[in-house]
Amino acid sequence: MQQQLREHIEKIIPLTDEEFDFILAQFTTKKFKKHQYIIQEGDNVKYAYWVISGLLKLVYTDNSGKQHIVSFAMEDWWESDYYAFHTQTPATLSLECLEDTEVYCLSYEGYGILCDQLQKMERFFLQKANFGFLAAQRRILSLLTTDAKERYEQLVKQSPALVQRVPKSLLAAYLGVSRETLSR
Amino acid sequence: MQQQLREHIEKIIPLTDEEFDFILAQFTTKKFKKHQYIIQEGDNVKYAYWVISGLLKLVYTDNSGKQHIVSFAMEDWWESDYYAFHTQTPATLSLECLEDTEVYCLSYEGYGILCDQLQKMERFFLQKANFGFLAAQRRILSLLTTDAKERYEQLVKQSPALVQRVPKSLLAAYLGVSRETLSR
DNA sequence: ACGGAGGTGTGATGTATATCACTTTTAAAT
DNA sequence: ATTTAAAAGTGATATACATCACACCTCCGT
Repeated sequence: MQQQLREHIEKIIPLTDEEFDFILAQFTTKKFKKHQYIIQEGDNVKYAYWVISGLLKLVYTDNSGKQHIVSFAMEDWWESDYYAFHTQTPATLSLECLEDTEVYCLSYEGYGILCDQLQKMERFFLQKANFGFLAAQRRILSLLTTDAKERYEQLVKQSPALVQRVPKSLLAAYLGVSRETLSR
Repeated sequence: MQQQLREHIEKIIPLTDEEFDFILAQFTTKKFKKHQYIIQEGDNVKYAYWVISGLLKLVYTDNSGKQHIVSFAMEDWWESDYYAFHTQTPATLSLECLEDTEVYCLSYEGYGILCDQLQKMERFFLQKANFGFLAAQRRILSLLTTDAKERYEQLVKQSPALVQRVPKSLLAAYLGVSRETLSR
């Protein structure tokens, strides 16, 4: 499990044993059951999470009560309400388990310590942020340029594992179409 | 002009004069005329740009030749085809001037040097990347949750200056609706 | 001063997708 | 094993929006 996290980080920057020990000291682990909330709207968001096993959905609920999926997170993914996390303001999103899930938790302070004291980790987070931004930009383009069917096909091609594990009604809420349309 | 850049950076991290001199040495400046391309699809993207004055559009052109606007950039904004920049692959987007524009250019190497040799700048870029990601995520949500009219109203409220300076047909291409729909 | 390009408004029509209502299937819970 | 809830398919109807076609207007360059 530690090994899994270490490999994840070392995909971007090699570490010494001492460095990894220092990093690991900033993390705690936690287990959640299916349907459990990790973050609820209004919560104070203390942590960013890295998924060891399981599956999460990050959701925005609009005024009319409709749910929209900002993103899914499975093994090896980071997730949180990052706006709330970085600005230390109440959550506007909720983070909920679609399966029993185990995560590494990195506190806001831990994040600051890692960035301040280990330049390698700041580099790591910079890479993650850059690629996260690029992924978001690609998704914007996909929403601007393609219709529902095409977006679904893209998703199946890109993340077949996700399509297997997630109910179609949720995929619809991620792609921005109604459940019924997706089914046809 | 240097002062303008310095203030921009110091909004996030204070600098000594020596540090700023070092930073500035990594930049060059360049002027472009209205309608000129800074990046064209297929180009090798050597630089990220910071807008001193003027206005840019970052555009994706789909198979059918239709233009979709990834983003606009005005004074004080960074812009580039970041995917091409960070991965050093050919541009899939184009960057074009909507007005006469002057920019600071930061080369890929310069970016690396700044990150490696000045931790403060790595912190600066980390902040920018994080907030860029969050802005993109908000835009995704706005595309998922609201209809054309609402998105337009949001934009007017958020960036009235932009709405003034940009033709409506381009705002439409940014919001993901047709020019005609926007006009009604 | 004139011609052309770019920008904008408006009608008529077509289409993708939302919404509502209902059924069937599958999976979870006691 | 039986009950209950969640997921998935399907028809009928409504609607937001795209598309096409055209008129008008205002810059800008020569």
